[in-house]
Amino acid sequence: MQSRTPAARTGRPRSAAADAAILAATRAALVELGWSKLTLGDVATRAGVAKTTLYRRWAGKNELVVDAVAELFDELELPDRGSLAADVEGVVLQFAAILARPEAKSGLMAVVAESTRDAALRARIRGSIVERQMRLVLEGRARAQRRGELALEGDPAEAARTGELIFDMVAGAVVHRTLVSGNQADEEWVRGFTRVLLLGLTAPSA
Amino acid sequence: MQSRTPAARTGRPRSAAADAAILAATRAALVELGWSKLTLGDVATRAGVAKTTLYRRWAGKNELVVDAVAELFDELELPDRGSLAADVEGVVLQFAAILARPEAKSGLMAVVAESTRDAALRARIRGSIVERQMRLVLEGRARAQRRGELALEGDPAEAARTGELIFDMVAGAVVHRTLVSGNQADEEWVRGFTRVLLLGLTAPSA
Amino acid sequence: MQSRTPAARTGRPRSAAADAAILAATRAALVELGWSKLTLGDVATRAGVAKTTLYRRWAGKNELVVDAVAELFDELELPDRGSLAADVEGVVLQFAAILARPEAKSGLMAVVAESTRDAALRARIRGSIVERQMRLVLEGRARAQRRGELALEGDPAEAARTGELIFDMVAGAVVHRTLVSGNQADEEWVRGFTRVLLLGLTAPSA
Amino acid sequence: MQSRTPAARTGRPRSAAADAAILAATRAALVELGWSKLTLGDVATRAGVAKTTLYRRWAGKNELVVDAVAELFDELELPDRGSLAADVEGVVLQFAAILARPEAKSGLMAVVAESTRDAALRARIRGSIVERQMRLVLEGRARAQRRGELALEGDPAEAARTGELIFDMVAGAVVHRTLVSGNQADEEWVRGFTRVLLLGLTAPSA
DNA sequence: AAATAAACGAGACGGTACGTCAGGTCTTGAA
DNA sequence: TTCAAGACCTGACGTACCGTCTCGTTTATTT
Repeated sequence: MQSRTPAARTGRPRSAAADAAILAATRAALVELGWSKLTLGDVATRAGVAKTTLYRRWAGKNELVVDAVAELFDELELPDRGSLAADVEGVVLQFAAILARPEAKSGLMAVVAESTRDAALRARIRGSIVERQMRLVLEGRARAQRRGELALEGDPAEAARTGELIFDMVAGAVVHRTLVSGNQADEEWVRGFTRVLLLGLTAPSA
Repeated sequence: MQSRTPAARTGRPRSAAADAAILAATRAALVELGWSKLTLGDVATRAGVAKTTLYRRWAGKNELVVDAVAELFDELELPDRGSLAADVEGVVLQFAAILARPEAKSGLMAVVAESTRDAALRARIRGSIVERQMRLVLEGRARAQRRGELALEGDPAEAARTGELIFDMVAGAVVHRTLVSGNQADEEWVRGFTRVLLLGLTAPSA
Repeated sequence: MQSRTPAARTGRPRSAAADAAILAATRAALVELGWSKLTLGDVATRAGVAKTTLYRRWAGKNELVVDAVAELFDELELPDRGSLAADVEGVVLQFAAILARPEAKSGLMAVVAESTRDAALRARIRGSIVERQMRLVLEGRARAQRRGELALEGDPAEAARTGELIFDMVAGAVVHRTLVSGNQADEEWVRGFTRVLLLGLTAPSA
Repeated sequence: MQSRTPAARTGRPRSAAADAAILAATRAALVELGWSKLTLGDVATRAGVAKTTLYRRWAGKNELVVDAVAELFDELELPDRGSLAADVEGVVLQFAAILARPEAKSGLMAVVAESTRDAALRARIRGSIVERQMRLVLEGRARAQRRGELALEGDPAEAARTGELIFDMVAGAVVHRTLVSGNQADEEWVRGFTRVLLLGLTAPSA
């Protein structure tokens, strides 16, 4: 997560258990208190750890919460469900399920908000959360192209642009429905969304 | 903004100028400091107002920022640009321009994050920000239906569902690109997005 | 109490009832809350009066409390009980009874404390509280001298010095016992005190 | 002053220097500002200490000022001056000199006033100020009894009563003259006072 | 009767201090 | 060198009172 240095042999070694305990405590605090009422002192107490231990590993609340939330997205997978529509529906439902959890709800938008003024935080979010999702989109598109369900782009720049567009449309719609509109992204909604998205991507532009 | 009650004739009336000064000061502080470093004491000082005056009118930082940001969306309009595509591109560009402003960037996601644990705040955001945008979407769709560019829905429930879907897709994509992906929603992107969206909405479902 | 000017004929006259209500409310608040938690807003409310009315008559908390407490000492009297000892015991008991009341306890020492840094307040206290008590002492001494129980001083300066000394010894002992030592100045104590005092004043200095 | 507990071995120990700095700053603030304008934030700043450090050690303004003023009385001593009259005059002059200092003037009566409604504060004042003075009185009396200048009481209860009476008369007279009457307790006054007091205590009751 | 003028209630206003809380750092002794 | 504990400095919080002000209203006296 941090301190990648394999050196540092002398002195008492850092407790490996502490990291996991702290992240778990962070998520628990997010569920109970939400972002704004979460305090690092409380997280340390919950984790059975001193505040100094926590600060030795993370720079502050933002970085800690990014790491704690990022782990939630580890479970995102893209099994081959046989068709592009089924793949999209599957992954969107997974994504919606994660976003519906209170620790994600509370924490994710908050760190995104903070990241608007902090480039390092933005990079950290991108690296540990956004790109992970983005990779799924690209992988799904490649699979659909192998299946012949989506056309192959000739221009690599055009390919990148389209990939980004798809990603923003998918993630944006789910996030907006869940967090802004405050509705559930259930199966019915996901089917409707997928239908419009795929029609838009595959219909002849005429 | 608050206390619409026409009662309360007695006592010194509240200064109307103070409201405007406070909201303007809030936006200025958002630009300079961002959400997390904005303090109500500082806003009061900037507005030339006592902290108590501020607390007499707003319950806290969240409510104040919602009102301050909401005013930014007052300029959203939907002039008839002749075609559905032109209308969509026009309004999305306007929306993107507002979101690109630092006072919106800083404040909007933060209050949305807070609103995940505060129903009253959620209602305030919906009332003063979200529904205003939603109305534009509905109006645009109605205009397109009058033009014959979009089909009329028979079922009103189906119509509402579709309206919500379109809204979440439009707002979500722009917000996600601007705030999460961290890219600009420029004309080229808007054209590409509009193409996919409208194809998805108008192409025969096969 | 204030505004001694007999002029000011035009306009609505000040309510005489308000003064009395305010002073009574002040004493009630002293009893319930004590000096430090007494607020002028609360006094105004108790008196059924606006804060402005209160401030039109008194400069602040100190002045108000001096006037409110001063009225308590109106009941001090010096009836002729036949002997100096009886006179002293009588007036000391009266004085102790007033000091034992919570409104006096709370307010008196507080304004004295404030007066150490405010000459105007000191003058006000002297004028409306201290001199009233002092006059009793002088009157009692004169009576005792008429009776032949105390010697007549030849030197008027010496007479003044002795008068002040007696006053400080009497008032000081009662106040100290009541407020600092925190004991009751009951009949037994008063008898003991009077005995020592009068012996000290009348015994041959030899 | 507080936390006499020898426990609490873990964690960073409290700074001993901070205590002294805070009490000195409190006295300085009393001199400059007086009781009512003394603020704990200002004291903390003067002491070069955070407000929280101050609140960690004292419950509030009252307790702090009691401790700050109590230290002034540390210098009270009762050297053997050869006779009871000389002993009394000496200690009364010392006491008057302390009371004449602005930090004592401002603070002492104020905390006494507060203590009328706060038993814990009353106990604190008694423990750290009043009993210290009382002990001097008792010691002086015992010395005079050894010298044969004062009679030995047979009844211990009577002895206690007389001790209290003497103490209230001495302290009360000095305090009243200094703080209420607003005059200086100079040598001349002290001589006059001592004469009356000792005559009262030693003359045959006739 | 009308005009004038001050006092009145209500309550908003700019301030100041309150006592608390969280952030992030530092200091101790033990592991 | 890390750890738990907890004291430390900093700075914002939201509240309470202060004493002033601005309203519309009431109650006198003066025309």
